[in-house]
Amino acid sequence: MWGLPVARAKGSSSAREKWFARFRKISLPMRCWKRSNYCKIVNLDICGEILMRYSQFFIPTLKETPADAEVISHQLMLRAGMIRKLAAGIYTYMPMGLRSIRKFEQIVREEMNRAGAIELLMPAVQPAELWIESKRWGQYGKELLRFHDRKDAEFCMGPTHEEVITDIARREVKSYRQMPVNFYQIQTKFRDEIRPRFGLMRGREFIMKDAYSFDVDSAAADLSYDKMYGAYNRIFERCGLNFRAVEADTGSIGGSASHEFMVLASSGEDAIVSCDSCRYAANVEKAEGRIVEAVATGDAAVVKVHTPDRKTIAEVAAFLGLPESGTTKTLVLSNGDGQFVMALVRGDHELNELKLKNRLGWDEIRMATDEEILRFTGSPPGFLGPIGLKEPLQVVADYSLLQMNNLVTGANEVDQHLTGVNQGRDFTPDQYADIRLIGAADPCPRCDNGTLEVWRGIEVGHVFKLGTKYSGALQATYLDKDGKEQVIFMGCYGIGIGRTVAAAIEQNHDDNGIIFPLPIAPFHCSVVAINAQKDEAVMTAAQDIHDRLEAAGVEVLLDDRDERPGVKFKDHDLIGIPLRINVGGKNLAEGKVEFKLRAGGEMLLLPPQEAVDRVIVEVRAALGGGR
RNA sequence: CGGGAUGUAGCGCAGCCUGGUAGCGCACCUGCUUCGGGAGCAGGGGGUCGCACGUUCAAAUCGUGUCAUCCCGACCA
Repeated sequence: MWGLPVARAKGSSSAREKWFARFRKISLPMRCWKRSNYCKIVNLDICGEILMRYSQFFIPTLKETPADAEVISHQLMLRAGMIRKLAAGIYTYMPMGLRSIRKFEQIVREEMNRAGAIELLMPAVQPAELWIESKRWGQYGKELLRFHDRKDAEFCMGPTHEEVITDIARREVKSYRQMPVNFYQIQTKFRDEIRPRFGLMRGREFIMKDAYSFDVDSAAADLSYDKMYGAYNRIFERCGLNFRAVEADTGSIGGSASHEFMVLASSGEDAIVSCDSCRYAANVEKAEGRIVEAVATGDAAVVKVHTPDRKTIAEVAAFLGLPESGTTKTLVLSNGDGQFVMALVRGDHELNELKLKNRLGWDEIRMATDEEILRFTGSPPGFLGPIGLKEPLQVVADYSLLQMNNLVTGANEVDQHLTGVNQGRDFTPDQYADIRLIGAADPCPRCDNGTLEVWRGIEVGHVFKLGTKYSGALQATYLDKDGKEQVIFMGCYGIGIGRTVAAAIEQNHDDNGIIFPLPIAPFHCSVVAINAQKDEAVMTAAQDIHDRLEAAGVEVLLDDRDERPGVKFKDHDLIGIPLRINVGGKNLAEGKVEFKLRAGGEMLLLPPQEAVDRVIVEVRAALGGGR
């Protein structure tokens, strides 16, 4: 009940009466409180029960931007009084911020429930044993906040809940008859990020919705995954966000397949590509290169060329009179544990270390040091190539090299390069693989006529097919029809709640402040009473408009403050409530009020009832009619 | 953890180089005027100058250490 954001608790008056009666019984002294205080205390507003007056609410706006806020959403959330920082990466959700958070949570709940998931709530504090059992106690590193209880037992603040939910599953889900099942929670998590930043975008403490599906086999798990994929699309569509679902790397969570849901915003921390022709979209970490046909071997002879002090691709290409795409780039990488590899990509391409790491099955990857490079090649960086190595080194070439002949490579000697190098004749890579970074204008790997575009995105959701990684480690098994023990197939699905609200602001703002998409706005509509202290008719009219809107289930913030009009306008622009009705003396004398969309464009003079109707229409449209 | 920067009133900043009464704007309180895009005038409250140690007759100012915050990098469901 606490979390219900809108007016559906508007229920029958008898139900309401019952509630009030119970309240009176419990705490008599409160009866003499002002109704507004009374309602503030019990959070009744959120059930659409009260008149929300600006003067009685708490919206501490700031005229100036706090110096430590870098990105726009962080600045605006601070200025709009939505959040306040307590410590690095740890924030209080102030009343306005909380309202938006609750709105989004409710959308998530509704769609998760619609997709058949079941809500529960797991502990924030988790015992070390479970993490040791899943082998992540050792893997997780300092990001996992660990501590001891009074008996010196080890615990951590949950950064995620695979272990706990799998523990539940292995105790409670024993039969194929109990599946498929999908549990979710909306809960505060803690990750001790090395560098928290950008306000709610990358906090240490944050609210996340996480869901975990349990299925009898891989095919059934795929169905559960598809359901969540669909639910996620509906969730972000309902919020009115511009987003893409992209193929993604599974990272430390592991598993076989995953998609990230990215809200497009120029400040996004991730780069993603999408095809302009088909539906392919991927994180650049993961984006695939198009498979190409090999060309014939060239007939040029290998010639050693003196290239004094030409170390970079640009310098070598210019010196030889070739385009950068006619050269090759040679890099030496290490797994940090004694293994090394030489990677070859086209001169104008970049290596994607993550793809190479995954290809090699390494846990870590880093560039080799100059000393290590010297050891293997006998040359400092800048003149490296696959021919004439001092010590044997595995060579991985990007597929794009198949389309090249008569290559230019380093000669593994200072100030020397080789031209006319041909694969198969002069050297043979140990393997060809897709290891380069994909970028704008690259051809789509999935369709024939598509070209890739690059976007910046904020990761707000992530879905994984986990397979049996955790269920295997924690022995979460069930009995199938034949009474045989089988390992459960899992999937996990996260949504960053606070981050999504921040991303929505990142995507929807202007110079004056936030422009909330209505479904997650703290209020649907504000009613600004202009100079109401001087003009009782204004206050009465504003109040009446409020009452009519509220009766229709619209969440209204009535600005009854004794402030100058300019101050009120600035505040309302800043806090981003999508709809506004201005009630002023002059217009009112002619039977009109102003109707305005925060997003801009229209400023209509309408009779009060028409303005009210207009607001109701807008709200219904934005909330999708059925609600 | 590596590199860079900053800590002075609730917020934004000056003062520090050249040591000696802690200042400005916004916000806040009182009064009067004002009242359609962050008002004007007058008066007022609020600061262990991040913390510790040191140098000095004297430290916001100089030195050392420490903590915190921010930026870049590495890292990141």
